[in-house]
Amino acid sequence: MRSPKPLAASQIAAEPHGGSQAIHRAAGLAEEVYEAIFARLMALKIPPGARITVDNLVRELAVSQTPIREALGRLEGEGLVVKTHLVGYSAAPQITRRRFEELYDLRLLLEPEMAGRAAATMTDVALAELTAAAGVMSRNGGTDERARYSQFARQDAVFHDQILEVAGNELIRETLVHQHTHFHIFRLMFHARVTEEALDEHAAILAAFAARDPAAAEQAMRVHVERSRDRLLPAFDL
Amino acid sequence: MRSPKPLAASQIAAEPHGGSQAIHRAAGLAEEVYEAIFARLMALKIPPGARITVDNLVRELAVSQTPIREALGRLEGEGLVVKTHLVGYSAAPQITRRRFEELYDLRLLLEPEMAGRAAATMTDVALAELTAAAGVMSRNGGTDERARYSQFARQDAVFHDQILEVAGNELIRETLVHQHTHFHIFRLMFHARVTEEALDEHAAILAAFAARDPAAAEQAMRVHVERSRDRLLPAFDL
DNA sequence: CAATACGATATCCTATACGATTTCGTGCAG
DNA sequence: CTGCACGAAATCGTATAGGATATCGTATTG
Repeated sequence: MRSPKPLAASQIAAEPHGGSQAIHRAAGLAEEVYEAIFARLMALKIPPGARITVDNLVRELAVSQTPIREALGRLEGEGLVVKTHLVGYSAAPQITRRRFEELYDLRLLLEPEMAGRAAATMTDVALAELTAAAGVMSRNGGTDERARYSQFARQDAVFHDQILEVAGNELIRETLVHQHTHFHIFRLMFHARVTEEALDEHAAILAAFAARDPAAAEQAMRVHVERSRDRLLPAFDL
Repeated sequence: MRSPKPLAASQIAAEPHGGSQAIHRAAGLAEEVYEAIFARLMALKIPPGARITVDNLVRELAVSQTPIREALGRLEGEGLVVKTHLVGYSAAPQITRRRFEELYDLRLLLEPEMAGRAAATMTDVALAELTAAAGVMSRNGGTDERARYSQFARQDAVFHDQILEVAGNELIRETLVHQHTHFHIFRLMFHARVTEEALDEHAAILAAFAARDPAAAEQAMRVHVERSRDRLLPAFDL
């Protein structure tokens, strides 16, 4: 968990260049390899549980084994890949239902409280940025379902992350961002449908911020997280 | 010359449970390198911010560069070491005061709630184990200060971890354990004095568990964490 | 037909060599 | 005496080779 983490959920649509190079030695080769693998995981190009061979990555990325191993080790430390001795690396398995519930339990313990604090310390400029982020979400009616969801996933992550930033606790913010990367993969697997409800709930949170009402913000966030959980829970019954 | 020289048992300096040579083939060399470096960090044999050269590790552990790089990458993913391009690895810097306060903020949001849940679901056997762990802490009056603190640090970690285990949320448990590794290094740096207060506070938590009183357990844990914070805060004024 | 044994392939794991870059010590000039 | 420049040492980054092990397909036998 590194400090300058600029919310990495932005690599979702990274698919265009299908080439096998374009990796230049700008700031460390291992860094780029890491991001390349990370993007593949986030985009489900490597589905959960799938094997990850270093030879394939050597061919695809046109770099030697060493930086690839280093990047894989780092991903292992973050829990996104697992390694079994004499077998190799593979993407982390799909999240279990129990884990899912534990994650929402954690979110419910932290995010409403953080939303309440954010409401107390909200500045006008921060509120404007937050409203802008939420606004982008609502005005994309014509695009197709796939792109629409991708758009929502990014903006939803930004929305929650900005609230945590205003709340002021970087450690909690990093913790939730880290968990979000795991969660994102799960959500993508089931093509969770984005309903208008989520947008309405975001609007309710914004209203509480605008009123500088910590209690209302806390309650609105709690309702939002709980409903988000309930919207996704049926995915486990498939 | 393919003799896999066993890692020197130097990493078990603080661990009295040295179980001789272990299963090399089962776990992999990188695993052992990881644990060796981890132990060095926990024991402050590598102080915060110090450089970590792979050549030194090659000589000390008698293994090649590759498994060392892999282990360092994993440690980087966990945030215990940092890497700067074309400079190398170094131990993570000392925790800042702000980070310290954020950590206790997080603990206060989670641990009292978890203690309350634990009190509700506490079994007799779990309570006995917990009491045993707390009991070990109090009966070591004759030893020297250094060993006494080392003993306390281990048992305190076990105490809190067992409570989280009873509470039932593995994700929260893992999160706090992970943060504890960072915190442990800080606490060790300042030879934080272990007062009898901490033991009394643990006893109060146990009493609430014995009475199966969630509200009392939550309150006792809150008091304990807050006082722990206040005991350590003066270290930043040095 | 099913189950097991065997062998070929793929992959991991380790070791070593070489180039690129930073860092640090030393000497010289101001 | 201090600051700067230059060069040597140290270290990282990369690449390649070879040994060890698991996996998978095929053939053989009950």
